[in-house]
Amino acid sequence: MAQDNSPNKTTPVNHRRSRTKFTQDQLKILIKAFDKNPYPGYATKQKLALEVNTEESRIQNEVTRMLLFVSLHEYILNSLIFFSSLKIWFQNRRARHQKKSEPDEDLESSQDQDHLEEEIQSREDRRSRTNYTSLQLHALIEAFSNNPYPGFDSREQLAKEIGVPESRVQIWFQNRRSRFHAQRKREPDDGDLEQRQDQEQDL
DNA sequence: GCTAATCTCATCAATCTCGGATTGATGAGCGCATTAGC
Repeated sequence: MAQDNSPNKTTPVNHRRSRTKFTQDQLKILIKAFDKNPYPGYATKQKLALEVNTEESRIQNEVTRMLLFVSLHEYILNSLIFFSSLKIWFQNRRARHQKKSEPDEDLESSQDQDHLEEEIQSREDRRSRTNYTSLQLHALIEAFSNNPYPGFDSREQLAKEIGVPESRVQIWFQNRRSRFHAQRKREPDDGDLEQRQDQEQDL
């Protein structure tokens, strides 16, 4: 889907999340998991993030590990970062896989059934719905009115302020933008409204 | 050039309140999304 490149859009520049570089060992784990189930549920992804994170720490020597993960809190934070990255990795791999593979007819029906079951399973395994407080919503709405396209740093700062993960802030902004655009399509702008009112008066 | 990160859009599903509205979560992208960092 093409992005909106209209000039009035305040697109952040150089504010992307830094690129994750997966190691060969991490990729092995991810590919194996993908082959098993390209649609992992929330719990599975969390487990996988911990596993990948552990793999990252396992290859460090003891001293480096001590420096990298000075506390359990830091270790969990690191796993959360992996969680976002591996979610993206699964999305991108599914997209690339669809481009490449033209499934063979005989396999298709049984695979479809498996896939359907996997999909149902992962739908049962959704992340629980986030309920924002009025204060959190106020902060989000204010931030949205200032900049509907915040970069990673802004999102992370806002997330810290309101006490939710950065990924939730990102989803909130995506949904907000989408509904904002939909609303604008439905409702004519002020100029159109005035013009229509004039036409109605003429009648 | 490869691929992680990001985008829009459509849809599902939880929640609030009683059938439908609101809104967070997720997946696709069909001439198989685009952008941008390494």
